Amino acid sequence: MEQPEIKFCSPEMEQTGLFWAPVQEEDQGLDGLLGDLQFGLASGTACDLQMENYRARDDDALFVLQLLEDADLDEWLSGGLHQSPVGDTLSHHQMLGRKSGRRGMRKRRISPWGTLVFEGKYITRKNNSRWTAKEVKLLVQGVSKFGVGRWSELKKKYFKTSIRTSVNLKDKWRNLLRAYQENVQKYTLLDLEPPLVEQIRKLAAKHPYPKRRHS
DNA sequence: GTAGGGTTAATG
DNA sequence: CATTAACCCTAC
Repeated sequence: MEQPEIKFCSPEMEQTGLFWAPVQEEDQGLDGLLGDLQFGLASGTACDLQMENYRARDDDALFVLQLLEDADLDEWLSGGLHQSPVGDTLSHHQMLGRKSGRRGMRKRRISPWGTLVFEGKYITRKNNSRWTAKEVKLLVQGVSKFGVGRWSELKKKYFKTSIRTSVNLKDKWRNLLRAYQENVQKYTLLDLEPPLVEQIRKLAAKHPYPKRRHS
């Protein structure tokens, strides 16, 4: 069989089993489901195969959304998790608590052009994939362990299979400080649990960021 | 590899 | 239209 020239996941994602859903405008209409799927979870290996599965399993689409961390993945595979990570970003849009909330779960849109990989090169400009509360929690955990500034180590330890790069982690931490430490924002897009926010503040105090520039 | 300013898609 | 946050650029 011929290998397709256009793929919807990077080699890296293919390896980790995560890929981006090539959402088209038309697809986004149907119950808002496809548009919500920023990630697909590959239980097999080939991306294209996964795309088929993905399209076919409408009802389980939310489960397909489970992603990223090994621990969570394992838990999910054993049937432990039931809440979509999307719920984290949607919780303040009255979508909370809908176990299989297909309808109305749609809120975010990913750029249809944002994920295309052509002959190994990204045509993408940006992914704009939202961080889930879970990921943030993991990041905070990592920072408490490594402190601020050892992002690649943190990546290896806590985000090994995640699409988040060490730079992403660094940027996210900066955003967290802006959102919860300085507290001058008018609103946040993702409301975290107060304890987690508190932890962020403590860590921020413990590890001043931006770092002091010179001796 | 990291810090920090810059860019812009998504959102209020 | 204003702001947030994810991602980019690049000096060091």
